[in-house]
Amino acid sequence: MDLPVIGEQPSERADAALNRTRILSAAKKLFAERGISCTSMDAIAAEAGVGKGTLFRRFGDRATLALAVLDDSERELQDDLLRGPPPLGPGAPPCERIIAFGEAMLDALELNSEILVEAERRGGLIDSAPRRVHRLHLRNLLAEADPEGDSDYLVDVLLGPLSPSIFIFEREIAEMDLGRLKDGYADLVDRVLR
Amino acid sequence: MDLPVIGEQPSERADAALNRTRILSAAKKLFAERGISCTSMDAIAAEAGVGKGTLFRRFGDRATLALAVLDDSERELQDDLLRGPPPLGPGAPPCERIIAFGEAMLDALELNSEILVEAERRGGLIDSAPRRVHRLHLRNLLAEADPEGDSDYLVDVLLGPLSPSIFIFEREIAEMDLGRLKDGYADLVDRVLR
DNA sequence: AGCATAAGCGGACCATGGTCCAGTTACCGA
DNA sequence: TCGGTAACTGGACCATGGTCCGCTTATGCT
Repeated sequence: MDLPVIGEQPSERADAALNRTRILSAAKKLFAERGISCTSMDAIAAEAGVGKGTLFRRFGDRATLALAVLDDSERELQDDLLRGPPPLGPGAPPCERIIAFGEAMLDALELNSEILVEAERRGGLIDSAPRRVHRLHLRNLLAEADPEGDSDYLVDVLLGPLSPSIFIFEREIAEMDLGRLKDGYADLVDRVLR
Repeated sequence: MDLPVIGEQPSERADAALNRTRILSAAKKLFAERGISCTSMDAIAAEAGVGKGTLFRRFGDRATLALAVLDDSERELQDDLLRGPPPLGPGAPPCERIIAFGEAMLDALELNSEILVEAERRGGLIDSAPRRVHRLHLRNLLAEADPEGDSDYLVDVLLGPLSPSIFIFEREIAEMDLGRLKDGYADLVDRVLR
């Protein structure tokens, strides 16, 4: 099975690599300082000491850059899913792994919701590399837990409450706390797979 | 209970009313002709024979305008929910009404997904007036069907697969047909409320 | 009818995401 | 070491969503 991973090109020119790291740390810094929605692409390019064309050549657009900033934690999550201790990693029954996955995602959202919303805005997130990994992971667990059901459809159902815009709504407008979202998710998985 | 409705102000100057309808029909026409993503706000203002300032004064932003274009069909849906024949309207058991609601929403998405995605993009859709009505409607049915559950959370779960971006993904990228989405939704409701 | 006033109007203006391409430079093979 | 080349760079440029504010006009009151 060939998991898509985010890594870099096989060969990258030294100056290009330097610029990439400069851009990424500039973006991280500015996002942290003033929030992502108050940070223009111009400002990131300036902070990185790089031209705007370079920035867009490397990252394509704002959403992709936002996602790239989260690359580290995404890598870590993916690693835990494949090789970490149960119930997140292999070894636990599928239901429990699904719930653990949901909780891990909710924790990640709690930390990075602003950036993730930005990534979602252009519509690119839903079919991005990390999301495809999540989808595949969940799909396999679902098929294992309930071979009869329409796993491909249920995947989308179970990913819904883990999408940034819904999370933000629940958290900030509906004012539900994180514990309630985790309980709700576990209950949902239980209802769907019982 | 006070349902938010989309209607107009109590008093509206005649010239303003004229401009509003001009803008709405210009938008409808251009959306239909060339698709919403190829229609700039400038173009709509020009087609309506109105200044850009007027357009934005009346509708605030692109997402709101998109939503206003769908006002008619939204009104119709709301009316069916409150006063139409069962199972969409009152009279059927809550489970069936929820499924009927889901199917009606999926039909609406099939017709207007492009416009709805646009409305969603700015993040405004999730807390818009129509969405609040849908949420309230579903919440009441859910509470009736399952007084024990966390209705407020489950509402978001059941609205997820009815959100434009997920619908588009399932329909165009995952290539599921409309019937499959309806079956999946009915099955989901059954699993959650069984 | 005439006036006062608040509402409405429109286009100049701004910020920003994204594109383009002429010039530059790192890399590789000889 | 050196030349060819493909990749990289950066900032001028464009399109477009959205704001602002001085001017216009409908409306209601007398």
